[in-house]
Formats: sequence, C-alpha cells, structure tokens
Amino acid sequence: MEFSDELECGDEGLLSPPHTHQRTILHLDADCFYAQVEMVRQPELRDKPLGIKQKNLVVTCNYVARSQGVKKCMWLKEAMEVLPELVLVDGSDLTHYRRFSTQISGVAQSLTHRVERLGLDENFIDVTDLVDEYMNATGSSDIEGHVFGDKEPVSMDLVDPCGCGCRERLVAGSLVAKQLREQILKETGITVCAARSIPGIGSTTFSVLKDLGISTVQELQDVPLKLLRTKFDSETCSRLKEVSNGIDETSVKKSGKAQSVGLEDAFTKVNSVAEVKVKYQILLERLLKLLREDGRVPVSIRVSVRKFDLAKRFGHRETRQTSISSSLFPDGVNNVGENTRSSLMKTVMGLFQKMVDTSKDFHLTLVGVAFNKLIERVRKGKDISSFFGKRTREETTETYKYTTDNECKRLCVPLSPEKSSDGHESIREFEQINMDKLNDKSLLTSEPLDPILELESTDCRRVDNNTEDSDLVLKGIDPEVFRSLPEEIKQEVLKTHACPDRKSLTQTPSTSPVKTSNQAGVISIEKSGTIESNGSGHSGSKQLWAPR
DNA sequence: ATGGGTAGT
DNA sequence: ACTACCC
Ligand SMILES: Nc1nc2c(ncn2[C@H]2C[C@H](O)[C@@H](COP(=O)(O)OP(=O)(O)OP(=O)(O)O)O2)c(=O)[nH]1
Repeated sequence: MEFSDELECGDEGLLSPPHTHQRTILHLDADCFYAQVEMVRQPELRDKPLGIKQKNLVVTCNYVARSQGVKKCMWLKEAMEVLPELVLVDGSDLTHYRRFSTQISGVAQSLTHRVERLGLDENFIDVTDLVDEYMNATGSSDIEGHVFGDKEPVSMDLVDPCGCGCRERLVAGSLVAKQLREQILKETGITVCAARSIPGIGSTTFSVLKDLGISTVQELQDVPLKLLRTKFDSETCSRLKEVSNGIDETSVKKSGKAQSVGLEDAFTKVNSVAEVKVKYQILLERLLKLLREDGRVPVSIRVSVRKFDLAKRFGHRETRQTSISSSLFPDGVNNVGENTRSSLMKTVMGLFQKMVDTSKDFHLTLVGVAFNKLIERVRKGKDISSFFGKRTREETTETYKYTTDNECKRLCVPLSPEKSSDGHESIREFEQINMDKLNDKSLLTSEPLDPILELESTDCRRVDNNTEDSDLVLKGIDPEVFRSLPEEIKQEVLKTHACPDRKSLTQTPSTSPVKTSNQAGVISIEKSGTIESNGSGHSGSKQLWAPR
C-alpha cells in the first residue's frame, strides 16, 4: 500500500503556487495476487515455489518462485527450465480472483465509498475525510510518529519541510493504511503492499521512456520537454512531467459496477464450426453465471475472434456487437431459460459469421464473448409501482427504466459528501494504535526483495481425463457433435461440465503468512538508481513503473 | 502471449 | 469497431 502525499515539497521550486495538500489517498496493491489467492485456498502451497499458469504462460508466481528466477508473464517452457520443481496451478478461470478482489475492495469501501479499482488487485482510496476527522478530533499537534515504508521506517521529520500540514496528514493517513491492511489480511488472508507504480505509467509507457534513456523519476524530471514530445502527445507529456514532480490532481473515481463483463478463451488452433460452437457455448454458460452475480440485465452483446495471421500478428481482435432484446430476460438474470440460452447462442454465432467466412478454411486463436452494456433490472407490472413508491426523494433519479449504469451515475451524484458510520469506529481505533519509536534511518534505502526461503522441489500437477469412457449427457451439446470434436475440446467440455467449485473461501489464514504485515504503508523514496521508488505527489505519490 | 478491464476516437 | 492503455 502506498500512502500518497506530497513529499517533494522540499523542492523550493515546487512551492509556488503553494500546495495546499488537501487530499490523502492510499494506493493498495496485492502482492503477487493470483498466487496469493491460491496459497490462501491451498495453504500447503505456501512454502513451495508456485506459478499461476494460463495456457502456455506463467502469468505470475509467488515470491518463493521469484527468488529462484521465475518472472511474471514468462513462457511456461522457460519457467520450467529455470525451475523444474515449480508447482503449477491453472489460473485461466478468474472466478476466485474476482471474488477475493471484490472482498478486498469491500474492506476499503467500508471506510469510504471513494474507492477506485484498477485491475483486480489495485485500489485507490481517498481517505481525506477520515484523515480530516482524525486531525480535527486529536489536534494535529498530538499527531506524532513515524510513517513506515514497506521495510524501513521513514522519519516524518524528513518528509515535511513545507509546513502545510501534510506531515500530519501523512501520519494520520499511514494509520488508516495500516489498519486497512490489517483488516484486509484478517478478512481475506491477502497481504497488500505499497503500489510501486504511478498511475498512467504502465509497461508500455515505461518501455517508451526507457528507449529515451529514462529509467528514474529524476531522469523524467530532468528530460527536456522536446525529447518527450517526440514520443508522446502534449497532454501525456504534461502528465508525465507533473507526476515526476509528484503532482497528480486526478480525482479518485468511484468504481461502481463494471461497464462490461466478458470472457475469452485463447488456443493455438480452432478451425471447425463445431469447435467454435462448443467454445462459445462454454463461455456463454460461464458468462451467464457471472451475470447472475452481477444482477443486471445485458442489453448488448459483443463477440470477438482473433484470427491466426503470421504477417501482422499483433494481438488483433475483431469484434461484432448487437443489442439484446429485453424480452430475453423477462425475469431478470437469475433464472435464464433454455430458450434464452439458445437464442443467445444464435446471436453469438450470427455475429461470429459476420467475421469469419465459414465456407472457407479459417484458423482462430481466440474467441470471446462479453456483455458490454448492462442495466439495472427492469421492474414490470405491479412491481414497478411499488418500486417507485418506495423510493425516497433522493433516490428517484435512479428509477428511470433502462437507465444504464453510466447514466445512473451521472444522475445520482450526491449533493453532499457522505459520511460512513464506519468512519467513526475506525477513528476510535486509530487512537489505540501505539506508535513505535524508531530510529531515523536513511531515507534513501533501496532494499532488496524480501528474503525467501529455499525449498524442496515438488511435483507439478497434472490432470489426465479420459474422454473415451464417458457417456455424459452434456447440456446443450449434441452427442454426435461431441464425438466429432478433437480430443482436446472433448476434454475441455468434460472438465467444465464435471468439475464444480472445489473450496469455499471461508478459511482464514492460519498464521500471518508474510513478513511485512504489521507495517503501515508507505512512503517509498528514491535511492538514485532505479525508477522503483519515489514518493511524492499529492494525489499520487507514486513511482514509475517498476519491472520486477 | 493470457484473461481480463477502462476510456477515447 | 477499433485503438491504446491498465492490471
Ligand atoms: N493474464 C494476465 N494477467 C495479468 C497480467 N498482468 C497482471 N495480471 C494479473 C496477474 C496478477 O496476479 C494480477 C496483478 O498484477 P500485478 O501486475 O500487480 O502483479 P502481481 O500482483 O502478480 O505481482 P506483484 O507482487 O505486484 O509484482 O493481475 C497480464 O498481462 N495478463
């Protein structure tokens, strides 16, 4: 977790115009997220080198594996060469990760509604109100202590040269951060840490910067604008310059419900309509399940393919979309009948054939389907009057039929900032935190990654299904079609139809599994070398992207 | 690459 | 419909 507040205000040049430093924003990032989820689900994986695999890719791995040379997004083959004893768990189905992710954001949302999600494992949390309340309640002169980095304590004396009050904000904010991390660990078993990134600077931007010879925050600050302009438009340049000086006025935007919900399946080759149908059918079934959890009704569907293309083989997808008749979900999304399913499948295949001429040879490497516009459930008949009748005045703007989430958001902007009752409880808890007294140490530490245990090797997991002996009745799939399918596809069909969820998430982490769990988070300060750390910025004391 | 997302054009 | 960006 990162606590973002102005750190660069020691630079005199930045003091005009004066910063008021009014916001306090936390930036949370779960460590090796998918791997951690699997370790919570299967604690025996804890001390083994664990890789999360999707097809031929190891998308992430735990720190045990990282210490042995496994990298994120490494080819499976390469990873197994580097570390033959790597234990693999398939992470193609994001269901569990999605659930943990929702849970993590939920803990943050119990503090404030001002929570913005980024991907499954990052959250921006605007805790300004909580911090203000805390400071008003205690009097800022009573707020003393240290802010902790992930590993090293950081002296507050060194981070508040500007005297605008941000020092107290930093301390109070770090207390919120600490408590939030502990609560997330308690409720989900997941440890979160300082985000080591600056929003808006991901791997793409970083590699462009690198080509310009820019790898550190300092270098980004110093680079001539003209040089930047050769690679970025002027708006991006301004943003880059600002964030390099720790300035980011972007507001934390509440992430309501998703704008779209979709699923993809990638593979090396699919070239028959029968296979395509099966792929879409499986995706659609899974998607309807997701939809049920979402609760909204889809009004638009999008189908995508990726065609094999040796020449211009950048990750190009084609998509086609169409609207969905509201009559397909007369009772909402909870019970979707066979008619609706087959109608959706027809729609999907219709869209598919707009992209692929199935009378000729084709070679696909991915199919996908998404509901890309969703609305709150439509009430009908009697329900609609009671629906309207029960609403309070403030809520009535929500009740338009067929209002999309976006439109709804615009209409529902609250007139006054909300205060959660949770906030007060939290404030009380802050007061119980006993601040450690710690020696001031150098701010400019670049610590190595955590020490990681050496471990014994373990077998890779493998599942072999035999499809010959099964006479399963497969929902919605013609047995003759099934028999005609390639063996791989059969396997997949059997897997998705025969394999219910394994474990529930109710277990709690037995012991605090990881090292840093009692520390608040974070102000990371640049050592000199890499772009890995820098704290700064009022809304965004972030570092540049840190490849690890 | 893989399996998702967001926003802008 | 597609692009560029994010995780
Ligand atoms: N399939 C796929 N998944 C990704 C990609 N980037 C990130 N993820 C997933 C896997 C990660 O566990 C999760 C969070 O991404 P992060 O970039 O924060 O990495 P992670 O948390 O695994 O490791 P970290 O400890 O932050 O270095 O999102 C990607 O390009 N493809």
